Amino acid sequence: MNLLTRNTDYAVRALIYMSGKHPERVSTADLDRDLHLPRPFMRKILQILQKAGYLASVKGKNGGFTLAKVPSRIHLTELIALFQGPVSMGDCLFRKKLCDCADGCPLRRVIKGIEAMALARLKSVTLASLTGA
Amino acid sequence: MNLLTRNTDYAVRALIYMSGKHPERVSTADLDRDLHLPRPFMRKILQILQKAGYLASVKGKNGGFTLAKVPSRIHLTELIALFQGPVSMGDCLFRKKLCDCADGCPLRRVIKGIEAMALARLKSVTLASLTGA
DNA sequence: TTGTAATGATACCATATAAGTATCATTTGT
DNA sequence: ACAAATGATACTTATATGGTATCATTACAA
Ligand code: FES
Ligand code: FES
Repeated sequence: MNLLTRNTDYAVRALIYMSGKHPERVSTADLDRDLHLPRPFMRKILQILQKAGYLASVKGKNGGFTLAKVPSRIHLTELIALFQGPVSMGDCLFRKKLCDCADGCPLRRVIKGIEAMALARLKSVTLASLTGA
Repeated sequence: MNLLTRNTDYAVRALIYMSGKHPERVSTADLDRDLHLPRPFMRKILQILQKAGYLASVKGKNGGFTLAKVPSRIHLTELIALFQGPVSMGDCLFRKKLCDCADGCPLRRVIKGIEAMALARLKSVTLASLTGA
């Protein structure tokens, strides 16, 4: 059960790389050269990050991307949400409820508890904390 | 991000049904009739549960399955492991480590903490707790 | 003793999602 | 004008999940 899909993984790597180069521009060619990640895939990911406001882009020759937010304001949970949909296990785990018990369900209670705890802790993980800054 | 896949889901439903009928035998035909779950798929799932020791089976006419463990000894985590592989997010989330930091990695620390907590709580969820017994 | 209703074992197919590629248009520095 | 970059978007491939099908075996019962 993998918590992160590959695009999230790659996105984080790219962002870390960029935070290291900042405020220098970084192109997909640079990432390809230094990180060896599939280039057109990377390109797609960067475009998504740009649209979402994490990166600023400059077109044309010598163009590229730069970080548009400070690393301490980029939360891993947001990136997961962006690439994999919202991190929420709050609903009934089963496709169709097992129990009628709106609140009595023990499984549901347990899951909700876990979720709250997990989200709270995950929120502390930012790009800054990953770079050790 | 769904925590349970469909075979786990169906397995739990079947087990709950059987715990209700116990010690009466239950056939896939019964499950099909009462639970309306895809019959041959269900069959496969029951066979897995049987091999894993959760069900006892009787072949031939009027054959079927019965629970082979008491509901309080059937843990949801075991079923998840059986159908979806081990529930362990202990490893580095990224395919290839981001940081060299064997222990310094903040993400890793957070994840490990979440895992320990989640597993501890999930262990309390058994078939018995789901049936309200 | 033969037919039928069940499971055992296992191979196969279908569908959805993730992963990755390709293409053409647009922008910009030289 | 050309080259090197991104923007937008469509397409293809790989993998995992979900689901079927088939044949063998067992057991009851008329
Ligand atoms: S509401 Fe889903 S198991 Fe109780
Ligand atoms: S060991 Fe994986 S991010 Fe640190």
